[in-house]
Amino acid sequence: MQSLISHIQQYCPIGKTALKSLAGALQKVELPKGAFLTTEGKTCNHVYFLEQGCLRGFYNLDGKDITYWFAFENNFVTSFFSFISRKPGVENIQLLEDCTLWAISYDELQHLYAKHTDIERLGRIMHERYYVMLEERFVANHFKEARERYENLATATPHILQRVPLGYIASYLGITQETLSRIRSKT
Amino acid sequence: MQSLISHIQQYCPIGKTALKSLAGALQKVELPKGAFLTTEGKTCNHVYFLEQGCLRGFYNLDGKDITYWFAFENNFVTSFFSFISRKPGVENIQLLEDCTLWAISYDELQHLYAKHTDIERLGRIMHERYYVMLEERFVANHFKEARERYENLATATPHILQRVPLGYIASYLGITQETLSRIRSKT
DNA sequence: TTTCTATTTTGACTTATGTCAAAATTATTG
DNA sequence: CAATAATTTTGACATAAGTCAAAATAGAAA
Repeated sequence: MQSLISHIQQYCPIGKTALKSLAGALQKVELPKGAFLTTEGKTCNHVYFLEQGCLRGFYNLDGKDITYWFAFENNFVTSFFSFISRKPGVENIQLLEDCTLWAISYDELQHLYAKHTDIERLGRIMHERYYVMLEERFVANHFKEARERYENLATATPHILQRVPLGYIASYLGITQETLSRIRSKT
Repeated sequence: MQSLISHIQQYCPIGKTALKSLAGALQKVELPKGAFLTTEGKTCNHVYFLEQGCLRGFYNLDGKDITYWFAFENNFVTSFFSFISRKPGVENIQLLEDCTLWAISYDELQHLYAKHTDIERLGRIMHERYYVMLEERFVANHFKEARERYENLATATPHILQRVPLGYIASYLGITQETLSRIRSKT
């Protein structure tokens, strides 16, 4: 849990009382590679802090899996649309490695928001941060060619290439596996 | 200002005191078509509520303007990356019509966050909302063909087609103006 | 209206990327 | 280590979308 605490303190100072409540609400979850945190059609009731391992979010388009994000250590993950809107989502979240996570339920989180201003603030700041990350990624991909998107990825987050099968990376980049393979061979 | 108040009450109830502070911090801004709210290289110090009119966010890529969002009535707009991170941004925000906006500065907003829990909550909820909207758009564009992206746009937000020049819409969709024109002629 | 400007469409051609199928390579596990 | 499964690469070909240039149309201003 220490990794979670230092992660959040990095963005927003949290008082001792709030921290204690937060710690009390968290549940340690350990799952094997291949397991799912949520699947299409379900309402996602938890947000997770990923302490160890990596995972992907994907959805189904015309029978194909489209991976649209990866998460690695020290990040919060959930099916945001579903978690926030309280409606069934279209996303699947699947572990790409054995993972250690800390889970907090929607109700507990709302309770913490109501009780601790520090945590409400943390929630806001985390959402700002995630919004900006998504926007940066959006801009990084918009109107660029596949080769350039791949090179950006390889430079910015080379660890993805080590830990994730190429097929998932291709769909993340919005291209087919064959095209990605060809891009890589001509480097 | 009534439109702003009813907009936010829709998502989160705000107490009278907080509402009064908020109203006091807002400044009415009226600008003509073509004006800019922020430009590349500047740190954006305000968030705006768009009461009337429409505008676009764009950035420069290899000398070309890339429009990546539009905003219409009853939405908050700013250069989020710059506003949140307090660093110079790459975005330009330009009015596509004469607009009426309500502005609040970064410092005033932080002050309101610190003073009113309601407003901190509003901030969090708005950021959740904007995150989900961005994510939905991301998913809507990912891995689909240009014609399909255009048809989604025409169905979901037909008013864009009435109010925005085609060239901007093309770059928003990630295609050239010529391709968009051909898609439209074959409908 | 007429003129001038901005926007949109069309044409000819090039290029990037997709599709389908098969081969090669790399991991996994009995 | 051998056998099986998963992943990655390669080939041949089809197609969506880009580029550059010019024409057509619509809008704004005189």
